[in-house]
Amino acid sequence: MAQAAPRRRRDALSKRRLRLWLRMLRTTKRVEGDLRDVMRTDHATTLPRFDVLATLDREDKGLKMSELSRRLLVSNGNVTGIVERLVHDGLVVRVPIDDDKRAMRVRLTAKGREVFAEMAAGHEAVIDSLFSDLDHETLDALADGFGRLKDLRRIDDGTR
Amino acid sequence: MAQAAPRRRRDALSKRRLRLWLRMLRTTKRVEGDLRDVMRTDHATTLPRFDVLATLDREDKGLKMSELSRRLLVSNGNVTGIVERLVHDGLVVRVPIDDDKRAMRVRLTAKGREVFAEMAAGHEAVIDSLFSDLDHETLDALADGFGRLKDLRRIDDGTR
DNA sequence: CTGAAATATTTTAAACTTGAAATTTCATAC
DNA sequence: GTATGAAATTTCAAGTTTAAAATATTTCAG
Repeated sequence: MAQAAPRRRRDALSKRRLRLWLRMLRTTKRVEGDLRDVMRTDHATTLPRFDVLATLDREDKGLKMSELSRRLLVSNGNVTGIVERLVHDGLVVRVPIDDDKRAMRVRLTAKGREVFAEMAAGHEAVIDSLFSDLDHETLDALADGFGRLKDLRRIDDGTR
Repeated sequence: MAQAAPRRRRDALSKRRLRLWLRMLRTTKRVEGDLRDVMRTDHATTLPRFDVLATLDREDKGLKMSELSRRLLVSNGNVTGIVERLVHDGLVVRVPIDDDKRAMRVRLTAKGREVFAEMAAGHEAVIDSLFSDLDHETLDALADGFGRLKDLRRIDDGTR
């Protein structure tokens, strides 16, 4: 029968996990910080706005509010506000759905697609630069590591 | 002379980096979500408050506001508000510094240490559970991968 | 000493974020 | 048909977050 690891060893593993999580959190925050800077400085916008546009850019037919919030892992109310502002800026429109009067479909406008393309270039440049030292093996190793995190596969967003 | 990779190949690498970043971001958000849930449900507090307490718990002599915000990778003004609420709750105190009338040192109170210890147990349990499938090699691989990200070593916070 | 630059912090306005409650519409069991 | 619960969204209050401006203090060149 498989014996549980000795207490000592288990605590050490626990500590390592915690330390890794902190490192992951800091790393993520730093990348986000750099992205935020570019968005503000070069594109006069914010990261949350960019995230919404990026999600919509992959969907010609648009997305329902609830699909948006699910994919972005943010609350419904949150999306309401951001989309409101994007509508105000003319980057996005809300289209009523015939079958369901409760729901709305949010879609990029032509201007929205245009503006997003520029932002995306800036965004990609930042990521490209920050990740430039990661070769294919390292990328694989990281993706694989993330894949082993528990429970995180609970919700499948349908992304390839 | 080393030849640059062909355009095709470079674009593919770019795409993989982007995809990995998105995955990393989503993973981080999900872990944060689970942590937030525990903090709210079991400890009637928030993640930012926990983060501040956790940072202070490692420093018996306390930290200056600026040190706190630097370590947490958040703005100064942000820390002001959170510390305010923690002071109000009696978990933290602000001690004037003799040499420098501009600065304040923030320190946990006895109650703060006590309360934090409970929170930390809940926090550790979540991480332990989510990361339970990661063995030492995977932990190494991830830590190594994060270490290869550019520019992220700019600021050294002195943490081992 | 004096003033300019640097440092530590707070304040402010705007935006973002959450979780819960409220609203409206849909689906369906009876 | 009707109620009853589920679903989609908005509203709301509280809190978090940022970036920039304001304040106060320190440092240091001259």
